Amino acid sequence: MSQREPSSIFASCCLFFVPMDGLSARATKLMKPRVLEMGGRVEDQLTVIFSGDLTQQEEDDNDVIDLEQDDERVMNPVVTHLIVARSVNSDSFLRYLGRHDISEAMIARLHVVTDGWVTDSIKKKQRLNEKDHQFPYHSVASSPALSRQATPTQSPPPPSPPLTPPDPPLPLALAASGGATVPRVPAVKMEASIPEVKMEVCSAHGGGGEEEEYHHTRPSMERNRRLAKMFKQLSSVYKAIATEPSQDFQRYRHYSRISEIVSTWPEPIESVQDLRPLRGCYGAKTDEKVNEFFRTGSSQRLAHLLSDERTKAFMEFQQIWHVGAAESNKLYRRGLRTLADVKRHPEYLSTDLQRRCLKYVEDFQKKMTRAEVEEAHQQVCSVAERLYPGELHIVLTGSYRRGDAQTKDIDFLITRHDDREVADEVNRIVDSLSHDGFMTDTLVLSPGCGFGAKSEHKSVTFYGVCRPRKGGPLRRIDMWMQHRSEYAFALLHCTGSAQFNITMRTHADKMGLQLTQHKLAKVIEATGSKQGARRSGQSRNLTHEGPPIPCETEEEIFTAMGLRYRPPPQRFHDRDFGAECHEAIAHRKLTWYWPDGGAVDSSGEPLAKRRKKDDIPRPPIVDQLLVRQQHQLQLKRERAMAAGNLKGAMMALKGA
DNA sequence: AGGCCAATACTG
DNA sequence: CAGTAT
DNA sequence: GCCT
Repeated sequence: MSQREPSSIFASCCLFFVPMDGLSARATKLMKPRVLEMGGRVEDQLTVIFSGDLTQQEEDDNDVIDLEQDDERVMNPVVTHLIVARSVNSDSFLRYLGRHDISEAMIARLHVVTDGWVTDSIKKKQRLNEKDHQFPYHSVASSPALSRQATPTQSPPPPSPPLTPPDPPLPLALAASGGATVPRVPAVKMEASIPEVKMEVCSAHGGGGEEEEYHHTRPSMERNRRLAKMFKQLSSVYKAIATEPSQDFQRYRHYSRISEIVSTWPEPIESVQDLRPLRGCYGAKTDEKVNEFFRTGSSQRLAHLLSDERTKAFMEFQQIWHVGAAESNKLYRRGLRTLADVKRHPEYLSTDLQRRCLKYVEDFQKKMTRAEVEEAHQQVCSVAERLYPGELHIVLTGSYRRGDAQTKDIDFLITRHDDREVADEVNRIVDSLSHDGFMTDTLVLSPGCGFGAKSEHKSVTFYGVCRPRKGGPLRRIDMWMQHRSEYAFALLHCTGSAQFNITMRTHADKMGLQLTQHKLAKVIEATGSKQGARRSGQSRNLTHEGPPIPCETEEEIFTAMGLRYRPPPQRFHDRDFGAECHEAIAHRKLTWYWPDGGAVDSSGEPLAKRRKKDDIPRPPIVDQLLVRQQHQLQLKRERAMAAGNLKGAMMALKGA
């Protein structure tokens, strides 16, 4: 501990001065310079805010701003010492922690010492033992452990009914069933009535027994979640700052994938050993990060990025819809740094669309419940029914269909029940909804609407803004309309997740196929490299052999690609998916699956049917069908319990 | 050291 | 065409 | 970022 060299007595120490009783002023003036010259570091942020995007960094009055959002303060991971003024009493210190959403568990790994430790160390020119200068703050549960069992989430969750409404049937099937044309969504109000208990971090010290839920302690699903979150943050940051196909872009893709894998890992990750078999997306750097996470709960790299001025600015700018990395760069070079700066100087934005979206920033940040999505669906359906009685098939897609408890936008897929071409249905529906006050803005609307028919596919894209609930926030709403023959491909496409789509299409590529939101076809030759294509923003020029492979259902698409079907809640890039793709390719190489000659025989009979005959037995995978929902319900139960909210727990149990 | 990069649609 | 979006 |  004792160091001779005065310039290094605070080496590897990073101090945070708790701003109470005037300590911060004293510290800045007197101690900070000395600490710095003695090899230490001083940090002025104890927590880092991150919520997928930065909300305003310092915001005391966060009344409306995303109360129950995913938004989270994580400990600034570089801090090693909390310095508290001697005069502070332990109660007010605890209240200080409370105000900043910090549980005692979160600072358990830190030295919490009085300012005397700093001044004396400086005076004596050696780093004194922290033990002798501890700031006594412990409240009730300072003897941790005992309060709860070591295995918190092991109770086998009872089987639960799907959160998702049943998969949308084929349009024609519906039409055949007679009068009831526009499908009514079953009134699944269940999850709407479960109060969204806030942040487990808070409930940890609100409730009774204490879970010292830190990262190096013991594995749990909660720890998985936090690890996934770390990777998600890394991916968001790299995405925000990657202005071109580059290293950063690859990092973004990597972290995006690994985060999805971790977030859907079906059991607590015990150690890095669990992840290491993940060949292809788990290398030395990731290993290092996971280790660091187990040690410290975060990543210095991430903390550094999050506190970097340029990164912070980019993340803020990109809360504006249609502002990406390039535009952020422009704004930054003109000296703007915050969202407020942009609002003061909207003229610095390059398009009116972006300026128009300034007013949506706050609302678009907010998530909504499934109930609200369902209400929006009802409204759209009733208008559609009035305009086109019995003609349209309208389903909810996106993360709603994947079963997420909360979503950030509302996605629809619309098809006709018959084979007629897509016309101006969407326009008329949007007009009518606007008239009703439901639809409030159009951000993007494809021009063709079938008439212009400039693309070979007859489809319509609409991105807009709506207000499903009177007085509620404005929401992003997307509607796609496609021809019935493309229904399955469109449904697959707009159900996502994005990472899942990418993996599917990459797999298709490896199988000599091309998968899009319109079709699946066998590729004969490709001109131009993918890299070249990407750089110039074009897609490759692919030549297809024969007609596209006809698929009427999503199942058939999976089958045609040699994959097992995955219902929407499983549409993420998880650890098994890569392996399964691999397996499919291996089978193709054995030639049983992909007999040369192509995907479709001359009669045009779908491959899917043909293959049924010579089906080869394949090893079953563990059925993870409902893992995701169960995980979510489990979390809810835990939070409800922790908050002592018996009713909420009952509801969650009932739902399960 | 250098390749990898989903596929597509709209804006300005 | 570059940029952003899905 | 990972892989060859």
